Amino acid sequence: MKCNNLKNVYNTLLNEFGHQNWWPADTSFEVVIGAVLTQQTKWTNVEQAISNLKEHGLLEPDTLAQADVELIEELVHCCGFYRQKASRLNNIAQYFADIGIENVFNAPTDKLRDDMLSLNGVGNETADSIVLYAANKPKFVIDAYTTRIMDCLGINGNYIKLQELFEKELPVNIDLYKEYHALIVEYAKTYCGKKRCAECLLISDAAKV
DNA sequence: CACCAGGTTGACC
DNA sequence: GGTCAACATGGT
Repeated sequence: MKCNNLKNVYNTLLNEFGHQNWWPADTSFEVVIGAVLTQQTKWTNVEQAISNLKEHGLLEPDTLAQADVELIEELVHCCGFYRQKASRLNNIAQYFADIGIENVFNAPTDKLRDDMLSLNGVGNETADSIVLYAANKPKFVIDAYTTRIMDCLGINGNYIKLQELFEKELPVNIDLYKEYHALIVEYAKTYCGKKRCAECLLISDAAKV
């Protein structure tokens, strides 16, 4: 796999867009909920759903675990896939309530990642988002935008391959990981269409340095 | 009206 | 290992 200057790409994005300060949430459990709700969904809809859950006092493992799934469905309806998401959130909350949120997050990074992956509705990206933004541990989050952009640079690989590349090229730094992923999302939303990446010049130029 | 959004799952090859 | 339909609402 070619060695590109991912650090320079980061600096270019940061210079262009400024700090994104992800993840917006009051508590770490809210990050977990948001990570599931935002799957294939715009963040504005997630904000609405989180606000609904908050009004009903359901942003805690215990209460969410005990809430009726039908009520959760209503509250997260605006996020789409609302039946799966409601059921999965209920189940995930049960897990956190059983183990204890502190105990869950105190696990070593790799174990925590595996623990999250074992939950229904939590795949690679959601697991890593939880590890990085909720538990505050160093794991680089890959998403469809990242994959698309790397593809534009002639670098292809599956989720794990790309993640290994970023983690190998970059210093292990939680804040850098957090900011970088957020910047990629911001950049891609603004400049990079789904099919074509002709507008990806900002990144491709930075990668050549 | 078509397309996409800070994906995941289970079935299949 | 990879591919693909299902899952579903809301905004442009």
